[in-house]
Amino acid sequence: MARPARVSPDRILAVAALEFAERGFAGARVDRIARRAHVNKAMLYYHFKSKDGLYRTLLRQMFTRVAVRLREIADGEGSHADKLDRVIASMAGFIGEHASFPAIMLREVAEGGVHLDRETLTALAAVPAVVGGIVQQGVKARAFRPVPPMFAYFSMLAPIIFYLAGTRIRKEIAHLPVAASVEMPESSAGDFIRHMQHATRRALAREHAGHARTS
Amino acid sequence: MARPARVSPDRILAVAALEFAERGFAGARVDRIARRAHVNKAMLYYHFKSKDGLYRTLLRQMFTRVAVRLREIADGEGSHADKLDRVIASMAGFIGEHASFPAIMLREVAEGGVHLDRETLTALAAVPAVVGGIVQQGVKARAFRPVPPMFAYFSMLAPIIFYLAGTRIRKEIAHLPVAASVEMPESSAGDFIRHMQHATRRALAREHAGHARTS
DNA sequence: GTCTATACTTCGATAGAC
DNA sequence: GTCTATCGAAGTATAGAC
Repeated sequence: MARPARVSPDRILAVAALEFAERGFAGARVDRIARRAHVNKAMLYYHFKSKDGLYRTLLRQMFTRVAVRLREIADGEGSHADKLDRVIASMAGFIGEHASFPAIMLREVAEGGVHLDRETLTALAAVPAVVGGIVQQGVKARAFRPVPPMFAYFSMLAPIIFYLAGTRIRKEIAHLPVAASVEMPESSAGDFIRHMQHATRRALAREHAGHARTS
Repeated sequence: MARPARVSPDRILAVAALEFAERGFAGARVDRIARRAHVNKAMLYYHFKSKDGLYRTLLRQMFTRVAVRLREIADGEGSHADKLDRVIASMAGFIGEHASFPAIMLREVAEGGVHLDRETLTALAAVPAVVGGIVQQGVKARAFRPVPPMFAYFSMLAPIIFYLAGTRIRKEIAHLPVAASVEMPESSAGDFIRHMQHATRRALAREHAGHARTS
């Protein structure tokens, strides 16, 4: 009995995630969300007051859930590097369960957070704060080379959001007669995640044998 | 006499870039673009046929310009690693001149390219193709460790787009009483670019002294 | 090429009965 | 909590004079 959601608000939120991810805040249609959620539009306004209210509720929920998972990792056992491995895997796992998350995230960054109230912004801010905290501790413990925590945050998570949000456009591009010179096989997402784990370890490692310099 | 643009179409395109970056395709308003460009709305339709037409023209122009710069690097002199350094710097430079590019890119990835025609998609595809080509050659020449070119492409450019598009929301978050535990200084964009150049070299280097494993 | 005026459509939101 | 009907605002696009 795997119903999509128990009650109206949850079902609306689930559908709204799809709609906002596909079309953005301005492109999303309240009518369409209501129809796809099999609820009356007036019902939607009854629960969420406005389109903005629905959007904010959705984002606050998503950010909070992500932050909770990451905080468990940060507060848990393991080396600093292992924690970052798990952060990456956890983010990928979350996206696996909430496929609309990366697109919404991309759009919100582009938008500059204009639709978000203080509370939702705070929920969002927790994500870089937790990841940055892990990096900062690793640097302090001399497990990582000195790197601004936010730099590490962006270089490890932006590619994942980008890559997973971009699955659609990559496929669009792939079967184009262009640039057939470069291999663009649609590798599994899992491979990319492992690549990012590896790249992150390398980027933060203190000892290093020098760089490849060739022509 | 540094006028924004010589004739109507160019001035419209310049303003449209701002509008589409700030609000996205659905959120952008043709009236506002016309007003901000100091042209009559009918004039805009006269030149670009429709909102879609304007959007596509803008994106085709941007993608083409980026691709041209990158191709010069790919076809130029220098080691494979140096070329990637220059690709990163060049992308940062382009964004410096076209501040609306990263937000538009983020939105288009999220959108899946639904507003783009074949020609514009082809222009877009040239970007990963060129960068991927450099990586592929470096791998073949054993200058880089074997890595799928598209993985390298995403891990080196996604953070830059993300970081530079996110300047606004980072500032929004920065002066929030949240997560003051982590240092989130607004470092200069130049520092981040150098970080990404360094991280990219490390990620692709063949010789490596092992990873940091600490607790 | 340029402008005014407007047709046509769609969307967010609510009133009010049940 | 749920529904029907609808209002009013805002948006894209065009007709037609100059």
